[in-house]
Amino acid sequence: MKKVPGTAANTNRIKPPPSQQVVTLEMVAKAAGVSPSTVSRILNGTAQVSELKRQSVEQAVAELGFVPNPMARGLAGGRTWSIGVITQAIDSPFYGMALAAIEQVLDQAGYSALYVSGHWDAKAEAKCIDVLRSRRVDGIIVLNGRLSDQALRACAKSTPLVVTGRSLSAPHLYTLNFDSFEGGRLATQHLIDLGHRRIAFIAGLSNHADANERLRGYRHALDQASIGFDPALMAAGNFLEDGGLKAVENWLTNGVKFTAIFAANDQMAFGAALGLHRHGLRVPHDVALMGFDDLPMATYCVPPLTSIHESPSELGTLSAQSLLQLLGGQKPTAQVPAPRLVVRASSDPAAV
Amino acid sequence: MKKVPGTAANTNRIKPPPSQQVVTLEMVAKAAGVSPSTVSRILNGTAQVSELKRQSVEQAVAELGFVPNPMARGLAGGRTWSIGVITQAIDSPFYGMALAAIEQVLDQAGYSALYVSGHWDAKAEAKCIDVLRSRRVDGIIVLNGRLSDQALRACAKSTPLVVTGRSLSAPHLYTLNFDSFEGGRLATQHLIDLGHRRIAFIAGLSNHADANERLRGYRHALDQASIGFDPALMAAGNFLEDGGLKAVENWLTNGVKFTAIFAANDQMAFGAALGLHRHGLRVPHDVALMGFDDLPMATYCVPPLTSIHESPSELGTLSAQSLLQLLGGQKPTAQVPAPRLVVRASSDPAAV
DNA sequence: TTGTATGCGTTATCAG
DNA sequence: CTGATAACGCATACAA
Repeated sequence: MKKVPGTAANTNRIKPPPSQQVVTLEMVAKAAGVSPSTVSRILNGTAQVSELKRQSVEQAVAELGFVPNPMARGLAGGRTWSIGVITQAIDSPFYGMALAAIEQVLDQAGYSALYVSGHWDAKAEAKCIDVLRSRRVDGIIVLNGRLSDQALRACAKSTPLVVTGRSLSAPHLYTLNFDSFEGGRLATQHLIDLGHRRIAFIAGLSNHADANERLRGYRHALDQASIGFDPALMAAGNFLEDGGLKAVENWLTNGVKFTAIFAANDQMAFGAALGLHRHGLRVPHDVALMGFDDLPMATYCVPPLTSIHESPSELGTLSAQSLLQLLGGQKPTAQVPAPRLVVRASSDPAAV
Repeated sequence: MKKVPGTAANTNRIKPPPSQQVVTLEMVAKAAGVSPSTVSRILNGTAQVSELKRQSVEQAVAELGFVPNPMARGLAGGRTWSIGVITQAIDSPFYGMALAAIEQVLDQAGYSALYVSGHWDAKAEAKCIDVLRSRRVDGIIVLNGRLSDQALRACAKSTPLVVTGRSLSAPHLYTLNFDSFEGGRLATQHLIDLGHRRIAFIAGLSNHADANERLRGYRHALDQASIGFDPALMAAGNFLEDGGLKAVENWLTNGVKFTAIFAANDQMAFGAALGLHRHGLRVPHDVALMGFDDLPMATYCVPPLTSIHESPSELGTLSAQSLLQLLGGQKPTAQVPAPRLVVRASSDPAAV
């Protein structure tokens, strides 16, 4: 049996739950002695209304405890007042913070957020977009997705879009790009400044734009310091703890030598730390370690992790605000703050 | 100016974005040569329909790419196909996993989830419920909330409710309670079995039911082992890393002696580990450490953390399924699995 | 400035 | 089994 999106044919239910609808706009209108349209206008600020009527309406609204029905609003107004948010993993600490911030901004503007997870998979992500559009969301925020630029442009034609983690421009589309290249460069430079020459790199997902930028930053810094790039010092990662662990395990069992590790995100750095620990190597005395993202946990792990600060909550706030502007017909101008190095004990015993 | 929930009077927008509505049910009906009602019936499985018509309708749906409009469905059917989920912090690793699981179950049943955060505050949580009800959600899942039993019962009268982290029964209400008492007991017993007698305890938020149960389990285990409860060995915590850190700092600067620490959740245990580290104490050689929750990070921190396994994703799955049953007029019967001790290096150097 | 009438896309209640 | 028809609650041209 085929399944139409948004339909649940074989959900077994006995009878619909009792409607909780109580007060309608019409009832408010009657109570306030005005027409429904006037109430609507007042509630939406659609037109000028005499102060007298406004007051009686507001009073009626308060007394009756009127709450507009979003379904009806959506049907009539052609707007659902909901925003789709595509994240790769809602349970990732990094995205969780961004989502919290997004929720906050949207809620304040009267929108609610619909979160869906792409699981780092372009195909799944495309399906997410379908789901969101079937829900008729008014706009979509894509947090570091993997869809092609082309797919995003196409999507923006029918739904305003804010995308993080890349730069491109198109109508109804705004991108918010963190400078991962500079972040990668900063991180590597920091290790070089500390005197390291054999700096291993645990990369992120290879078809992820941010991951490649971080790698580019790493290589650029090496170049600038006239340190040759050694492919043996680079490992493929997956942005998760186990990826970092495996990379280190591999290097150590193969006798690869290094004095520092730069992981393309904190989660992999945590895994790397465990790998080093298992082999009796101490951070930072035997190997300096640094991550990328500056998750809250970076402050609390042992030893605390040096990282590149990237504020997911700020990213979330900015993307939500930008989408709101897009929805309002304005042109967003927000920019993501520049990367910032946060030195902690994992790279420098003298640091906090 | 007063603000009606669900209304955004002063959002400055220029003009509504172009509606993306394309294919309506009516168009499908025409294309298939049947009435709209028949199409609706087929899509919802509301009644028996001749196989012939079914096929032509399904074909028309596929060809036209019809997707039902949830707003219209909601208005007409009195159901929004959305479920509210109240969590304390969407950016918490523990809840993130639960949310991911909930999303998965609900999505499969054609529902979408609306997440809102209560921030560990009963008042904020009450507001969350208001927001969700203003959105006319068909049901609500409350993950370890702080509202009173009474408030929950009242809420359940108008909206089916699934609540985790407590036990009570009422119509349209189902609770899913993890046995925190047994978890606390298991944890403490484990440390006692290891030979510890001076076991410090970092408590959770004091007005949080789970936290108190964990404490009760701790005290019970001590009692059973005839170890007196020493108030000096107990610290108030906040379920966050810094709470654990502060507790340890306090004890150590005050010269309190202990050989093991049991933190009421993993996040506080992480903070505690850092505190011990700062004072040159090694885990587990100088102090054994255990947490509660078994977050993914417990596997990867240094040293890996012994914990009580509680599966947030399973909790999420079960609560979503239970709510679906409630919505279907059935009586949920799901039970949360029993607590399980996971021994790692933080309490036992011989462990993985 | 304000009220009236119509329509948004479905589901549900009727007859047939 | 199937097709009209009436809601659902609100926003918006249009008229006043």
